[in-house]
Amino acid sequence: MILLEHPSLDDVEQRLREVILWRRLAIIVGFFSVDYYGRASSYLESGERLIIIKEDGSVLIHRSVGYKPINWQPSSSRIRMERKDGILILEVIRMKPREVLRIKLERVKLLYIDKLVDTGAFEMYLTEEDMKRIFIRNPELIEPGLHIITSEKEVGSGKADIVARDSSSNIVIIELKKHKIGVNEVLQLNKYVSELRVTNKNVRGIIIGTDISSDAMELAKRLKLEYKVYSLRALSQYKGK
Amino acid sequence: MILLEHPSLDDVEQRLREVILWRRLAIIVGFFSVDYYGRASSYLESGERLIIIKEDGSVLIHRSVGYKPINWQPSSSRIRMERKDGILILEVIRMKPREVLRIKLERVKLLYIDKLVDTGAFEMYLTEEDMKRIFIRNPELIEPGLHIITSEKEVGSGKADIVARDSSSNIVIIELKKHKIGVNEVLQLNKYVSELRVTNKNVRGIIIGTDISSDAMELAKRLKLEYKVYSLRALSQYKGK
DNA sequence: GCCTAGGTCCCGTCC
DNA sequence: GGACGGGGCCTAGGC
Repeated sequence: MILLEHPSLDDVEQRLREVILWRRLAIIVGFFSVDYYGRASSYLESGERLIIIKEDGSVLIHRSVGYKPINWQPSSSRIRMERKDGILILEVIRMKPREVLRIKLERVKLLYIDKLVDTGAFEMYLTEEDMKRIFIRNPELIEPGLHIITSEKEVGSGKADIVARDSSSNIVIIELKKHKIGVNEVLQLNKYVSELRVTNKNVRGIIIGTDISSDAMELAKRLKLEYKVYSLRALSQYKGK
Repeated sequence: MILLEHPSLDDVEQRLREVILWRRLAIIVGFFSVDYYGRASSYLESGERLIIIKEDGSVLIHRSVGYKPINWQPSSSRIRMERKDGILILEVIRMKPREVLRIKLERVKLLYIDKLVDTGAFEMYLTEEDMKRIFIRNPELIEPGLHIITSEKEVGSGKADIVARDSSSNIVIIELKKHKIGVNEVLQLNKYVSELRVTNKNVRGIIIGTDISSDAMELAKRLKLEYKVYSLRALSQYKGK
């Protein structure tokens, strides 16, 4: 663990070479400007901000507000350094797509370098995957008499979440969302259903979500699609079942 | 500027109360676990990570790899603190949607608190907005004889990027993308065009992007929509014109 | 407030 | 490697 206050840029350069070589986490608070070009391009004038260099080469530049970094490069980027006119240039390069982030460090207030000891597991619950599993194991939640045929079935150009057969032997295409249903979700379901209706008029389509907008509701009716709303809270009881 | 190595949790609590009150940036490296529940829920077992608390209440928890925070809360979240069983609990609450992030701090290795002096402007170029401006000012880039009628026109349920009239006085709906065109983008254009074709069969639709997938190309042909590909490099010469 | 669409989205997955 | 869809997406802009 290395902690330096107001280090010289020579020191910073030396330490950061070790960071890159040994894959360490570096936190830098400093005064710098940033150039970015690639899919878009941007220029950030000089000011005090925070740089995070991670072990996998991801680089984040954060200002004092906002969830998102103002500039960044995702993991597996390559970092090069260069001294020039009394400043330290950090160039972070991503190959595909080709993008370059250039940080011109003028002063460093804080340099912290460490290797975090972090073996703790991370688990996320109630994703759309979880929801699907629950509905597949408990098809009566959708409709009595429903039988699941398959999930992630190729339907023409895309994939339907669930394909089932109802008590009258009609094919039922089910699109599942973990959030409020909008017009786009209804159109997505319609894309699958309409392709099948070309050969079989009795194909049903059901869109399932935690809520539905009134536009989406109208559109569903117009396209002869059905919708169903569930509560996350109620469904979460089926977790594991 | 405050910098503490291995501070006691009492110290940390005291300092963080000031951070919240005075709206400062705080960087914490420590050993802790995280609970999250809201739209989904997650649990992160204990380990060493980085916490960033920003002036606007956004909170980011970063592990040693990856572009994205493993847990977070966006801006305008409220932070509460509590001591319990020898640990320091940081509860970060977002109201809409209701979501709670609970950080259980067991040890702190580093606490850095600062107010960044950052007045530098940020400018982004080559956004979709820029592309649109260029095409609107230079409609011949799309097609000779084209006249722009309007941009961001309401078309039924959504907005078309550009509405124009061609040399034969047909309405032309143009959807502009700054990247490769996929099936979804074609469907989006089709949504607008098909609504207008109900009353006017001669409505044309053109999707413009930097590239197009073969599926999207076929779909466009099937739906009687046109596509056009441009290079960012060539177009960026028109910047300002 | 809801809804729509963009993002340097990132990221995983499946072909 | 390309293509497609999810994400606790976040965020900005309209109405």
